[in-house]
Amino acid sequence: MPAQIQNEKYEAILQTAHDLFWKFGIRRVTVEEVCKEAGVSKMTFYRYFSNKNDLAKEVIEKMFSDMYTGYRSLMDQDIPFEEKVKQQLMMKFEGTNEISAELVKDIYGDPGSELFSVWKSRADKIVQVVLDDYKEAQKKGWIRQDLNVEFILYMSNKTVQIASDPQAQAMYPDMQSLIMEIANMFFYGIMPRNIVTK
Amino acid sequence: MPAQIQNEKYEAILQTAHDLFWKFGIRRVTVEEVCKEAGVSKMTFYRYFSNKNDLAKEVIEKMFSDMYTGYRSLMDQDIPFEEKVKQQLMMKFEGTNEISAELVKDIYGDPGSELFSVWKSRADKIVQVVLDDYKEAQKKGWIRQDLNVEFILYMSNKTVQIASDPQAQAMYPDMQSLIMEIANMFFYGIMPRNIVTK
DNA sequence: TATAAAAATACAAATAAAGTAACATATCTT
DNA sequence: AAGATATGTTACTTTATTTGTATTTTTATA
Repeated sequence: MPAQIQNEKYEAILQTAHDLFWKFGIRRVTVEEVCKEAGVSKMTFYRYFSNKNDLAKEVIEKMFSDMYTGYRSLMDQDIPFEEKVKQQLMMKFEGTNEISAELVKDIYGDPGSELFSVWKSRADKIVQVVLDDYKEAQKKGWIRQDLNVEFILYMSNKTVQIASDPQAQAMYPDMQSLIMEIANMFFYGIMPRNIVTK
Repeated sequence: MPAQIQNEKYEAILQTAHDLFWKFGIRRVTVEEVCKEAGVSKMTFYRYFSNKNDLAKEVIEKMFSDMYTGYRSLMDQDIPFEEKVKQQLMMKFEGTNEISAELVKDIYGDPGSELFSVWKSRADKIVQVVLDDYKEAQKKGWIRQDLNVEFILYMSNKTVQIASDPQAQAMYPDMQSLIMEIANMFFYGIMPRNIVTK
């Protein structure tokens, strides 16, 4: 049994599905389309996946798993906490980590579905991990003690959204300046560095 | 008969369809979806359009008509030709004018269709107008006499594509610098200004 | 309150997508 | 090269979605 080729086809399907689902959501993409794009026959598809839902589930799980791996390897580095948060922000800005709006729409459109609960459980797990890391960092004095950690995460997401708001973009000559401004705001607030709130 | 409301619904359908077709192409978008998004019942839809194809046709025609209007009003301004070309380039860079890849895929996927011929005839017409304008400008000495005008238009399009190539982007600290470099290259080539080719 | 436009509902007809079966071909292993 | 296994092709049935229309109800307005 040629194990490599098996993997190749399987991976091709997964990758193609990821790209298409990313752009168009799940609903608008057909199994045949995925097969064509991946250069795989329909029979081969059904040998690896029992249906589109199954495929979507694996795509989602791989996505979260990759996301988690990336996060973990960043956090395990021996660099200052602030540097880690900065890099996370930057990764989000660059869209590498961003989650597809169309995919989310499809999944949140049917809260009773299996996909919804898979998505939710994986997402919740990551949030939990991040929360724990941040609480730990807070204990160690790497971030302000008087801040609600949940709120920090919330603001971190908002912050990224602002970067894609045309109104905000209009205020800066280029994207880079806007991103810098947002990041600085997120880290240091609006107060000059030498004034310390009690 | 409240003529304004008629127009409102009609315009809403057209605008919604434009946005959806832009994002997903025509194939992936259903009439019901357009109706829902536009806040219009299916019956109302069929009062204004006979089917999805008809809708797509009107969307495309409006798009080209708007494009032409924008181009015309730019060219009719009393500013140097170089300035006009610069502004056109910039508009393209900013994506205002850019044509949707998904839409083009759907339309060019079926060269026998009515939509294809509508698209082609409108596109050809615009190209013809632009060509004429450039030839006129060449006669008046606003651009180099020894250049093939068709080739200038071709390069103008290529030029815009380069701005979205990650490999090119990697060579510059930000988008703005890249765009400036491309624009300068397009206008003046690589030679220093005081050296004139015979 | 009479009237016209639009919405809601329900549905038959058409089209598209999903999924399967039988057989053909390519590719790897030994 | 032989046999096994993965993949492809074609054709087909079933299921789901979309289209387009007819009928009734609601809404706005003049």
